[in-house]
Amino acid sequence: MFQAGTGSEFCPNFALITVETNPRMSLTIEAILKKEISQAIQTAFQVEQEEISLQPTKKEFEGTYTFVTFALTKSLRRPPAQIGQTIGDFLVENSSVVSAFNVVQGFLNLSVKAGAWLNVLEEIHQDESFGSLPANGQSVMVEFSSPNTNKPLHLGHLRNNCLGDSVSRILAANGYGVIKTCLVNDRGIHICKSMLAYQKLGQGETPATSGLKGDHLAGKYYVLFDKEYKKQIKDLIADGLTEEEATKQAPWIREAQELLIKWEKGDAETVALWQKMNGWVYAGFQETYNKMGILFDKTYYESDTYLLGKDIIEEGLAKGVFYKKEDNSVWIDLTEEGLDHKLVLRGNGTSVYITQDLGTTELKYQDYHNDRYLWVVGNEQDYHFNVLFAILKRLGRPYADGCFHLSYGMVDLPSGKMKSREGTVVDADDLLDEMVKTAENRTRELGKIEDFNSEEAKNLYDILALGALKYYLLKVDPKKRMLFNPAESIDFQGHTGPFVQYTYARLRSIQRKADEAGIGAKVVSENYALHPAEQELIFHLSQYPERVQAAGAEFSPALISLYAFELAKVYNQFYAELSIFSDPDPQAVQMRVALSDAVAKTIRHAMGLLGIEVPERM
RNA sequence: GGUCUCGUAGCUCAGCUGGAUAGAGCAUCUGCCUUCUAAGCAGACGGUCACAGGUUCGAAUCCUGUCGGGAUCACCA
Repeated sequence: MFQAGTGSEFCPNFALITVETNPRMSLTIEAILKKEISQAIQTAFQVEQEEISLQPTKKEFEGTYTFVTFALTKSLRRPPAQIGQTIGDFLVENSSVVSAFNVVQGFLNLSVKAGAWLNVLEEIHQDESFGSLPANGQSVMVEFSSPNTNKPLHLGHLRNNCLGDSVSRILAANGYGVIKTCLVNDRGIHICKSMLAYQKLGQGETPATSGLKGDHLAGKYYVLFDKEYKKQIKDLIADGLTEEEATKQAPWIREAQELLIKWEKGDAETVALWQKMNGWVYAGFQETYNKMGILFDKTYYESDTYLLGKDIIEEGLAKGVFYKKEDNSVWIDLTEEGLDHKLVLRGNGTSVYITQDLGTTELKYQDYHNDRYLWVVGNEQDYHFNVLFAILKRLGRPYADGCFHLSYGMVDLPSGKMKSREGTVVDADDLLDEMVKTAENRTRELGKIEDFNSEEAKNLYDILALGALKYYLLKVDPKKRMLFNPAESIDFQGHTGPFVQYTYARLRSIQRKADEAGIGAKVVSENYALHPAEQELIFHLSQYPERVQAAGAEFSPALISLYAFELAKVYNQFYAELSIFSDPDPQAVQMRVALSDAVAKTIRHAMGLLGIEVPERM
């Protein structure tokens, strides 16, 4: 039903969610309509038509669902309008849910009985886990974040973290068992660079003595390394070396490489320094993850896994999947897959990136035996993952078909690309602090929470700040590159997280008022003239479960973001148009309270899938 | 240069497997708080869907080409 996997042609069958109707609800209106239209065609034209697709009716026409008949004109040999008329007549006569119809050209627009809408609302009202599907017996491992430990997190990591966290939540709501994992890149030349600069210039500085967060402290020395390294290169070039020679021969880069070799040999002093600095960095990262509300079930460290994969190379050689060149380096020919020849092991027997990933993937499988593996990694690594998955297939790995690279686009700034070397990165911690400040200022200006104590107020600022930031990062299709506009990201109006949060706070206010007045939520079932604003809301609510499915199949939090916004918007329209408590009809009041409950529940659930909290008041 | 990817309103983005007069938000302008939270609602303005062909009842959507952005084509990760 939904095809995922546009990112990688090697995993075309990854998404296999083919739920015809929402299993939680006995039958959706949409499912009933499809069945009845199929019956109508069968009865009137004696033709089997299994697949019926409906679309929402355009605003300018009467009706809720539209059936397009053009596709049937050939097989039924009748003009589209006539087909529409015939099906419409049949439905009005026989359908349990259709109240009226109109035909415009080949479009059959169907209106649904108020009673049917009220039944839907009643089902949603009763369903305590509305939007979550039952366990499907499958498990998926989602790897995301995966930072280097030589510098603090930046905006790019934030998009990655939000995506990974949200996709994990969405998959869980789709019935998967989810393992969230992070592969920390804690070793390598870049860490040695920070270490070297610290040895030379650190003078025993620590997070405590400097007042710097650990990851920022490590980042400071990484920058210092780069500065000195560049100076050395410049000097060497001035002495007559070529740029290439200078880049290789600069004293500090040589020393950093020596440090790496020492580390690999287990040199006690080097390992101790490495542990000390990484310890600082982890503490710093943890603080940021805590602020963001992001947790992992399992953390892998590259220092533990970077030697893995060599046995797989042996296996591949034995199987003839790989071949050896004269210099002993090992390669694979992937020209059949439209890729190139690719190195999988260096001539000196050491690993390259792909070797490690082969090993780590095998390890993940041994540890958890998941049905699927997801990597949330930027699209600059598309080629790498195509190669990785192609190799896994060639090796006949049982998990090969379940692998998928959730390839997301880069984050650009209005000034252009983010480049850490040019200092144009947006630091994650700075950004979060900035957002909290803005949330506080806005809230203070409005003066709605003057009775909050300082802890409650602080909590609200955090909720709003994170809501704004996460929503901003998640509302764009993950596959696309996005522009981070600082001014827009802290916007609290329009298509934003705080807009949805505000709607929720309104809803809670309604619920409190109902509780105080002792008005219960109850869905009336008969003789109630449903207002168009009410019907529109129920329709939107009814769409939620399939949105969750689509978001799971496409790994796209953006679908949920958009849904939450639309639902909030429709509720606000309803709210502005109708009064809940002053309606003379007590049935209407109870029904609207129930409707508000359902909307509140759904907004909370949807925002939960985005990793965003909703406030009681704001 | 090869491969991949993107190009929709002034800006940021939706537009599902082709369907009706292409939709939101921001920005600009105009209304609406003695009534449930105005972080809201209603309205106006704003488009040659990069361009050119093709496929068909019908194309922003599928195909080909052109132009313009981006990524990648490391014994870096």
